[in-house]
Amino acid sequence: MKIATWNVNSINARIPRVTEWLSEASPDVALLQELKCVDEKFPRTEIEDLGYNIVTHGQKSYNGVAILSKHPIEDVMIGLPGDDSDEQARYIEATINTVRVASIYLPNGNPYPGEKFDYKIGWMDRLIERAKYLLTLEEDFVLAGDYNVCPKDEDCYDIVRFANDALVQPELRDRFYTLLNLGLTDAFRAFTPSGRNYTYWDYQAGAWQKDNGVRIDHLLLSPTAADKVIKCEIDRTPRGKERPSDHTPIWCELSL
DNA sequence: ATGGTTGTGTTACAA
Repeated sequence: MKIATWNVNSINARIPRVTEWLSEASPDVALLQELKCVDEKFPRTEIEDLGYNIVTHGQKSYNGVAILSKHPIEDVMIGLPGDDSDEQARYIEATINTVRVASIYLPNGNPYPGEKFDYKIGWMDRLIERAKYLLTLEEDFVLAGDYNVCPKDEDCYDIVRFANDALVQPELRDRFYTLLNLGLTDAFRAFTPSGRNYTYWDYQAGAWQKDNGVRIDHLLLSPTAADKVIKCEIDRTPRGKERPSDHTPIWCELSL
């Protein structure tokens, strides 16, 4: 089962890119972030016509996450537990073919330091608690999306330039490592242990052409899911097209 | 060079 994640930076602006990618890459499950629209404005029919079931957790103008699946989508959970006052649409979870999947859009956290950074820290602590709970079930799960975290310096094209950016701060890296130490596997690093392999390039200053990117989109696998993963790759193709998202998809294949 | 771009949705804010 092929599971992909992609921050599309507006599903309505990106629908030509998304439909061509779904047709060509043909993931069983696609986890999308930054829909930037309410559920009623999600372009359902264009995607349903390609054979996908859809669940969305939208929000006007900002954030928004979705799960697309060629297989039935069961037991949908909207929102990350742990803060009833949090109204930002950044988390949706469901079961597909016995695999629990989550589409995650972690807060960006800039400027650092500040309230937005503190919100990001709190959000990540809640994600850690959710991961701990899911681990007690001892089932396959994949927590995938835009983590807005560079785990190591090599995941950033210019660490000096990013010294004061929220993406690389040690408080966040520590929490990312906490997820790994709980037993989760960074699927990409399981197959590509080191190297500069990015998933996001700024629209500005020719970042894509110069490969000035960061690796911030991740697929974290439960122990039993990690036993089944046979491939994980970044698909750079969509980033090079006309009117692209600033992120590109990353996917893994589970042998169920 | 304290720059540059894209999106939402109105001209500011987020990324």
